[in-house]
Amino acid sequence: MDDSLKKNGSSDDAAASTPAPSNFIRDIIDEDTRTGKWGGRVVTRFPPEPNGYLHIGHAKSICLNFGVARDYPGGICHLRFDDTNPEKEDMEYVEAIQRDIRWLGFHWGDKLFFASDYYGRLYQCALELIRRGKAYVCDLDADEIRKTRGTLTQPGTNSPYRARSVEENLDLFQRMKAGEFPDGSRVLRAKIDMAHSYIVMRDPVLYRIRRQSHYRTGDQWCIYPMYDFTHCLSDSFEGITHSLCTVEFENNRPLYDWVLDALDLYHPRQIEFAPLNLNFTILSKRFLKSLVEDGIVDGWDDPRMPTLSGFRRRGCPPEAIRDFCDKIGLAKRDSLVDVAMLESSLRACLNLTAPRVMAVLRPLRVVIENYPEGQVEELEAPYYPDDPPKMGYRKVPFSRVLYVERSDFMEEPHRKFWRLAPGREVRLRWAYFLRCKSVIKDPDTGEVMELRCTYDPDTRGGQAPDGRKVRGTIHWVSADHSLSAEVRLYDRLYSAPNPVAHKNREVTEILNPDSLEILNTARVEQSLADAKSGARYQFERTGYFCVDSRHSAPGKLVFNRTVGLRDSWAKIFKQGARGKRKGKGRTGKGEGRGRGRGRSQGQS
RNA sequence: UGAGGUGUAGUUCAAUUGGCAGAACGCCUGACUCUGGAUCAGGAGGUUGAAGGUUCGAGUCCUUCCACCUCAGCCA
Repeated sequence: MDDSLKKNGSSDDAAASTPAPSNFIRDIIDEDTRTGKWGGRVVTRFPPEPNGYLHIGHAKSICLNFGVARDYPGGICHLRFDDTNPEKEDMEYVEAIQRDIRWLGFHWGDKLFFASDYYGRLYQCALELIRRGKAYVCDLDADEIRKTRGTLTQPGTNSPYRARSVEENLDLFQRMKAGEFPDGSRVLRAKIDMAHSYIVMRDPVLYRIRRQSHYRTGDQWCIYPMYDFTHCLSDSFEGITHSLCTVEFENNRPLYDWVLDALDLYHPRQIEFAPLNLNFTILSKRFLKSLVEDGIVDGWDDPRMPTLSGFRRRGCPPEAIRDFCDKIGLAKRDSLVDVAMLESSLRACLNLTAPRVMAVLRPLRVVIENYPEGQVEELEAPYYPDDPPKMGYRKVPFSRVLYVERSDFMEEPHRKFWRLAPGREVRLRWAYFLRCKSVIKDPDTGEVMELRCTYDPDTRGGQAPDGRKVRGTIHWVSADHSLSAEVRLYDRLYSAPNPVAHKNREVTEILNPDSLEILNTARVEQSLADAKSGARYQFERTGYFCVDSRHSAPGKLVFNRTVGLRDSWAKIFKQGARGKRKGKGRTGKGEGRGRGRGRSQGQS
């Protein structure tokens, strides 16, 4: 199957991908390449802080940075862990992040860096800044610094320690490093301008004292550099050409530039782009972390999580994530991407790569009265009906008692319902025509318990010799020969289209109570007995599923629904219900269009 | 209300830099079909945030206004 995957352009390695579409950042790089601004080099970096798992928003940045490196001659993308806050960072995250980037299909070769490896150089830079009279040790506490910083409309006031001599600053800073002062008692600040219109330029803190063991440097340091100081210098050390970050750092760019210029160092260009927002989801490490810690989800890799590990466990191919990131484009304006776009990429990829099998999610027992008791036929079914040789065939046992999908039967069928109903004939996929003769119900509840049917022996293979047609084809499994399985259906985690717009406290109130539905009585065809962990299938007519990597085991299969198939019947059904409610026969042609009918999200 | 940024179809992005406003997703219709899938064909959908101005011609240039986003952590 590997060869055919490649033939379809499907791959887990991004190197095989076609170049991403152009955007304003690539335009800039094109221009730089043309003018030789960076001596022909293109060096980007992806700089995560190891304080949580990567999510789909990071994928956008990864695809951008690694994609640029891939698409330009000699391009390189570094992976750098921006680990300057010992309180939040952990090796677990470092490993998870690397795993996720590799899974996404990108490689950093030997270009793996840690800001914590630069602590020594960073310290030397700080010393140099002091020597140049551009930084000072400030004894104000955090509260006092805040109070003297001014506001958006009012300038701040100078720290009383701003005028310290270079010698005194040098001495104090060295003693800060030596651990002579308690946590929080002093900081190193850049000496810029307390009246600057960019608040970040009002003598920003460069170093703080924190007696906190760091996951990589242990207790070697008790002073830690801040982001604004660390990031630009790390970029500079590594010879980055284009430092791509999200727009919330636009206000920090003057500081990025100031630090590098103050030290006369190699100076990459920072360019900002808008972060990804997805409707019905929250992309914020803090929120995702709280979902994990509060036990609202099963962990960082819960298939409902928008984390890369969540998508992986849910069965999303990395190629689909990359395709999505290419399709959403890149710009600076705020945006809220419809998850339908992600689903579209998912289906497009899975359609070409997932073998088809049959599984009945909510079984309804069918007894074929005219099929001989004890008889079993092995019917041949292609894994990939559009191009059978591509994936070959498997045998599917057929017998007197089957299960079909409950939703494929309606006792009083809707006008446009094509499937099974009393007296109706349908085709059983890859098998025979089947006609419903009678319905057996629970005498107490009235629930449909079983269908009594007949089959037409002349229709084996799915064609009638007399040429008669059936409208519907439904999937099925043999009762005795199918396997029981657990199927997990996932839906969006939030019921609001833009959960980010809600106040923090309210967010738990807009959780979708139906985000996980577990079906314990599903039946799947025999051929799935040896399905491997993570393997992806299309359950015909239902959707794409994968074998859960955590809970599935031989003899106890668990499947995750990755994404459903497009379901035009569901639309018809929903429209019918709506029309009825409004007292109109149906939704006419021109009518309802203006209301934005069928839009997958509300406004605001 | 300071500074910075952003406004183009329902959504996300294009528009060869002043020359017929397009694509993808979504939606609708039809064809085909042993998946109501896939595929194919077609369609609807725009006062380019607004108003002025320059120009033969403006999404693009100028002026004014409006809306939204970001910034007042010893987080990143």
